Amino acid sequence: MIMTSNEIRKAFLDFFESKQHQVVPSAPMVIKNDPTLMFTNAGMNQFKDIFLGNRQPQWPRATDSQKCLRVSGKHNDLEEVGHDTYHHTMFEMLGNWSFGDYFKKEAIAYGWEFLTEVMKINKDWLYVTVFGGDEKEGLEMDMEAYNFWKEHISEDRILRGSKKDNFWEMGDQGPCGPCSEIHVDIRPDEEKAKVPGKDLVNKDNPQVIEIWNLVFMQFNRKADGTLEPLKAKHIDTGMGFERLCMVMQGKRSNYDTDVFQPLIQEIAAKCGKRYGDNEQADIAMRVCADHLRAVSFSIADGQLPSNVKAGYVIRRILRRAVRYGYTFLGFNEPFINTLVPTLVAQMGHQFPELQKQQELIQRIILEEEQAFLRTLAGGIRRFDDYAAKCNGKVVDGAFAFELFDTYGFPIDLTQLMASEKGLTVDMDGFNRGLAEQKERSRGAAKVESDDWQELMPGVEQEFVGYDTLEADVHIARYRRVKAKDKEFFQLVFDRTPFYGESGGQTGDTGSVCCNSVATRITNTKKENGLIVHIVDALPEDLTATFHASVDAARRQAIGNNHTATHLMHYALRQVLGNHVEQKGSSVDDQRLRFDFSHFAKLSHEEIRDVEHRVNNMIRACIPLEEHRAMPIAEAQKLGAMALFGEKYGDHVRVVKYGPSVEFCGGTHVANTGMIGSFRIVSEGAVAAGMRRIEAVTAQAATDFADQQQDQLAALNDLFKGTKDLSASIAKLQDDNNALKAAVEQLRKEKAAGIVNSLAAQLGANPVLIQRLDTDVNTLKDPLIALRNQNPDMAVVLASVTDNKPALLIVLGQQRVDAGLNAGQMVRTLGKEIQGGGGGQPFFATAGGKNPDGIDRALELAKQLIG
RNA sequence: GGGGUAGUAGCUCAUCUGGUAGAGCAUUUGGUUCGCAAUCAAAAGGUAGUGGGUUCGAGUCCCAUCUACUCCA
Repeated sequence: MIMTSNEIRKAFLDFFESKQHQVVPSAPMVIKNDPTLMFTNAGMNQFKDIFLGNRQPQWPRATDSQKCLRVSGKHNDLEEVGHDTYHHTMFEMLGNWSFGDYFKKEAIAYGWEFLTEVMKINKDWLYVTVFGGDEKEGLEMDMEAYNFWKEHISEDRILRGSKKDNFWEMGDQGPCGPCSEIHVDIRPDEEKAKVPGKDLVNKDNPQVIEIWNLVFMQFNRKADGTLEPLKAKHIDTGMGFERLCMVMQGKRSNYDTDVFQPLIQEIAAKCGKRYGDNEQADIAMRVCADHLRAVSFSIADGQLPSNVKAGYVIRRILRRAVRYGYTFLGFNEPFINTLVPTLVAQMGHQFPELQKQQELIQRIILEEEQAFLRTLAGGIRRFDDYAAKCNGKVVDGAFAFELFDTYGFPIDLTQLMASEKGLTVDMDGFNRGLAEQKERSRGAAKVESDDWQELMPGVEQEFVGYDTLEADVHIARYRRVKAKDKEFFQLVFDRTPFYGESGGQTGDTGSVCCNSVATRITNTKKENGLIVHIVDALPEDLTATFHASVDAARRQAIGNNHTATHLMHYALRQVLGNHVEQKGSSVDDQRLRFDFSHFAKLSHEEIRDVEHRVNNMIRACIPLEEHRAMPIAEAQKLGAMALFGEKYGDHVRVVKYGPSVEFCGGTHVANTGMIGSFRIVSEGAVAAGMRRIEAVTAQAATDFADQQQDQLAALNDLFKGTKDLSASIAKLQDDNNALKAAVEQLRKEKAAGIVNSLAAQLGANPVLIQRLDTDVNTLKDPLIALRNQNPDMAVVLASVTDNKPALLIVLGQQRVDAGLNAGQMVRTLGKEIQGGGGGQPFFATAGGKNPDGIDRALELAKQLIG
């Protein structure tokens, strides 16, 4: 009886629950307040602040299945996914965790028991590795782990690994430690007989693979690279769910399991190819199936494709799928989006966020596919232009890079199109361009931070800012941070009234004061659960007691905007319907910005309706009802809506104003009446199915209204006594246009008149040299027309306007053919008026400073034309 | 965060090194009648994103700014 993937996941969680582990839900795949990470790339991410010691764990043991996204790193390169059978961008990581509770002995025993007793994997297929020590680090082999493994498995199956494979670090700094991997050999028996599995461990053999990594966190890596032992030792394990499914379902590829097959079969049906017939098509199908998952889950967690940061990663993943589909499966039109229903049918029950947002996900993917197909079409056009002009056999690397860098045209498509025309691409040149660009970016993005200096070790930070804006505080730790040419310091206090930027609300500013010397807090951020205060310089006495005070007026303005955001969210759902969900929000002291799911532009009436509802709730003076720590189920009963892409504990803070109930950690006003007034400033689209509103409150709303009123008053002043301002303006515009046209007409007629009189004189003598009292520059057009009728003419005109002399020369074609050059001539004449000029051989102008030179210039012209 | 590209008629785009702003489609009017994007002729349509600067002259060069696209981190 083969277990399904859903049964396997359940068996894992049940097993660890039976070992007193708390089962916790997967955290969102998109990470919000960690500057070093954009996506969850390992099961441990959601527990990072526990490992860093910033937060106390709620339970000593936990287990989960975490959705992860990896697009780069030592074993993952986006460009490789799909080519083999066991790498993915998005995958699930099964994990069990001990926070200062059990350590190596139990971790090893549990792992072994689950794989051999519950999953009943043949023990002869399994190998384990332990850290073999590293001289440079001064670390010895992990004998502890070795000895615990000896109790379960024969010693010839315990292999020693290098620092690269068996010492785990989450970054340049922070908790780390040796790890122990479990590998499984799923080759057929004949092959096992030929080459023993232990020779293939960690050798990139697709049939002898790591499925579980047990990390023993026991060190802290400092900024200078040295290691210090951790007081509390932790267990962090991660098992690749898709790989486990492959082993359990007797497959040779993760993509052959029931996790991927429904998608792959759907793709195969849509493109009319069979999976397994052709290696390149197979790769393309795997790429599409994998990337669809990654993109859909990201959108469900609130991360849309965009051209910056995390959104850009998502865009790249989606485009890679489109590219493979386009090149190898023959999809010339959007198709990835049509796979969404299959994915939802398959995983929607395990991940309800997918199901609920299916329509949004599908529309956004569709729009993104269309955009990329346009980009491709542009690139193809550009390439064809180039290929038509190019007479060599090699496509210039710089051109290929320009196509890629500036126009987003993938290099592999350039190569493909080149080969179709019998050309090759200079890849060295391309790679040089790419390397230069990477170097530039890396240099610009460098941030260095020193180690935290601990002044009060072990103190856990307390946020008191909901109740007070002032508090006596002590510095618990601090560090220096260097980014580009700027240097600043980060302070962490034992307690703080400052709100750290999170949940879309901007950080507080203010000061900390000691002995009447104030240190300015320029910003407050939240990093890994810590509230970090930014200062330009350290106070003198770091161990003193400081009086911290938040800028109160600014905090009030922020609170106004944040509370108004909640009221508006409620009003939007009333006016537009319950499909409206928050997709992003940004609140500071100036304004509020709110993104939400909705499929049409808001009408003027709808915007008004929302404004009125919010203002009514403001006038109703509804007091804040706040619950600091309410069990999540109870909060949901109150009507609070969980947002996709947010991580919640089992106790949440609930902010309620009458019918508006939200989970929220932000700071709010005590009573809606304090907001005063509310105005929507703009409404627009962000992406398919998503709208953005910007609004202002309180004084800013009054200022906004004042400004508009002042403008209107000024206009009414200008149109004294008009009944209908817009009609008056429309009339004025019409009149103005008519007058402009009339003036232009007159100007043309006048010019034509002058030119006509010139034309009459030309009849007698084709050479005309004279001074006019009209600006000669306005005669350009009619003169050129005249020239076309008089091939033998030579006209030199001069004028003075605003005391500035100007010259103009027009030569008929015969004169030009005879060797006269108006451009050169006008330069020569220009000297007489202390000026310069130029033009074409038949028409040239010059300007100058000395009006008295005009006569000499005209005299000279007579000589030159002869 | 850093780099590149683009912004010209309602739409898609030309305008080589600064020198008379143009084409196709769409629109309007008139002609023709050949059945699904019919065809001929004509007209209308532009502050060249915005703001400065250089120049006799700027769509074109320089600076700033906004917007979009795109690559890297």
